[in-house]
Amino acid sequence: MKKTKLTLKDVAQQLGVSTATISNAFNRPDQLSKGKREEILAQCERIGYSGPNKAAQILRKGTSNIVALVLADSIAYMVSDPVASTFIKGVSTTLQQQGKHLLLYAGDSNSILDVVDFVDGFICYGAPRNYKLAQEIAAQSKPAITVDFDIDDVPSINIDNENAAYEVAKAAIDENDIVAILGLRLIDSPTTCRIYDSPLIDVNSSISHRRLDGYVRAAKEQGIEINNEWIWHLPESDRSYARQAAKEVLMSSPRPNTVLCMSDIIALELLHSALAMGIDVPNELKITGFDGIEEADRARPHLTTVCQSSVAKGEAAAKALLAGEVRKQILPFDLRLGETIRH
Amino acid sequence: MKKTKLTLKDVAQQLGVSTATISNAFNRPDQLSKGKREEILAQCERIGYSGPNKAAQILRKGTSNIVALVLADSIAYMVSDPVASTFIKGVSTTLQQQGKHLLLYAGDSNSILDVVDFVDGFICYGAPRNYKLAQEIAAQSKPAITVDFDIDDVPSINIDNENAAYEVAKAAIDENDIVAILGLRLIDSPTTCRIYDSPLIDVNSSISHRRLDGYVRAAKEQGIEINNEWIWHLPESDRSYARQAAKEVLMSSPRPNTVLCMSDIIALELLHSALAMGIDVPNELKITGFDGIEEADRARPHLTTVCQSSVAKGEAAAKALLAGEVRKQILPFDLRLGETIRH
DNA sequence: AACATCAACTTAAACGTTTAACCCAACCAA
DNA sequence: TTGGTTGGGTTAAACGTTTAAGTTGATGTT
Repeated sequence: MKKTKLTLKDVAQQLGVSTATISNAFNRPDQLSKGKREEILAQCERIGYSGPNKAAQILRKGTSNIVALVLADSIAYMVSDPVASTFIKGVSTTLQQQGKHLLLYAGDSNSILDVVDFVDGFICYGAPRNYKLAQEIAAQSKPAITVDFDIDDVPSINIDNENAAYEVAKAAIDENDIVAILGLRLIDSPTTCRIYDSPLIDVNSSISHRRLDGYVRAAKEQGIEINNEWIWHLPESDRSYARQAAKEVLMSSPRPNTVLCMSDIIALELLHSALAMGIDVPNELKITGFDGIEEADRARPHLTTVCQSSVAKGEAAAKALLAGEVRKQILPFDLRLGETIRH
Repeated sequence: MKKTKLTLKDVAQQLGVSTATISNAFNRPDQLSKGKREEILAQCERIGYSGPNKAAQILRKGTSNIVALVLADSIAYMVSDPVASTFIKGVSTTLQQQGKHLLLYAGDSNSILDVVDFVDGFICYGAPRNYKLAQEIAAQSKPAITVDFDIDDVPSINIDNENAAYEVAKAAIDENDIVAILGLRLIDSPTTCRIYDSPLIDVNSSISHRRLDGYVRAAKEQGIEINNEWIWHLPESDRSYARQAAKEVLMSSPRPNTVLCMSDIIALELLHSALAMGIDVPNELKITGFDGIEEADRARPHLTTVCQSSVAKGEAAAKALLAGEVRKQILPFDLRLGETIRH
């Protein structure tokens, strides 16, 4: 019966060699004769030593092969959101190829301090709600990369949200339309509501505000001003918030005939609500989404939306982090024209 | 400019006390006068020491607050599958409440050895494809719990799959029905196919085989034998596999009028295919699912299925692990009767 | 006054590795 | 023969903590 786990020291003693030699057998084959190495490995196998203790390695080497994925929201929300989970997919695939492990870190936690010492780097997905966290990320000295938001001097992955929003809006909006926007995280409210003149949050670093700018520019080109009363705020891209916003927008009068949604989930919920009410899409109501999730493709009519590859983002983020990339990258997007607008 | 990160030793020196005192200030308030402690903490804040290095703590204390979630499949698949991602949700919520971190571990990796030394425990979700992994889990000495499968002497969380399958099948099957089954991971094949007489894999520990037993028992009670040629194998609960299986089953002749599906994803895909072909559900075709995912509820007609709470499973698993529970738990399930069968 | 108790610290030995620096025999060149 | 390399090792000092055990001076008890 094994009393306690074998250590490298025990093994060295048993085999009559130094600890360095055992260590080298596992980590630096070139420091040993081939014969000795194989013998040592075989003996280790035999006596049940499965290799150097990783905790000790982390301390000594200062590297753990663990990458922390810092999510803007709770893990719970992130794994169920199609966009975020697809991103995670990209990240995890790439990390795994490189033999790295993935630590999921909820952005609604207070501090990254309790992992910063042992992870090899950070991938930060979406602007943390909690500003302190963003500061900590900027301040700590491990490699980090942000996705879908920016921090000075930290490399990042983004798409050109302003132009993407502009293009999808431009495709949708006709002269004399009444345009509404179902936005995401525009103001500091935990509920769905029109923004009126609530102060916008996070205006500079927020992708939502870039998208807003794009929408507004496209509208302006058609001579349309979008009043804040036609702009909704949703705290999350969640079906139930979306449902409520959809209801409000469809009930309002005059009813908008073009609704620009900042996520496909929102757009799809609006689409379903509208169809259920017998509204003709796109003739009475045009809808655009954002993201290009699978479900948008399965919907009838097909959703007009901006496709961005979350998998590509995840892969790019992981690769850039591991490669020590320091530049900020802008990834491409794709306009997908469906039948929720008129062409 | 900071040259290198401060260590506890540095701080001790600067403040003119022993390292033990600094350590105690952070970890064991009772070992210090309140005054001294506050002074130390304040000084640490001032000189930029953010607390003991976690890597060193892990080594010294032998605990990291990291729990590994070992997934049966790739992380990529797991985060997109509604059932698995909901499970992760339950796990992560509970872990976070207890200040634990979540390391996602892909079961298609070879070995848990590279994390076993520093994680505090394992939650294993679904039987790993790779038998070696299961053995390692059983062999290592850290706390572990399995979900949706079993290993001798390891605590686990399961539902009574046999009875769940029996009940949903019983509700669906009428006399003289032609019954088909769309199963999951029944044989060792990477493609969708009928099982005919391929050898079943993993018969004892597999929940799929428990479900199969339940289906067969219910059928038998109506005097129906389900021949292996009416049983399909899908390698994953994935839409594209499901689509193909749906096509095959709907094209086969005679066409079954009752199809028991081992997941809702499969059932929904079958439902869509059937409706698209103009088949009357449930009069020409009865369908049952398994899991009770949200989407099943949004479908029309509503899917008849077995609801099991993946969130509850996740929570139960995390709680049991953290509490050092050693027993195997059987969680309840719920029959949900929708309009995809006749009542 | 002698002794026990206690709070508040300090000392120093772990925790299990990695790795720079050193050592030595064997081989080789001149 | 001498001296320089080199392959194959060993030694011992880190890595940054925690914590059992020990020290001290102050307080309390008899």
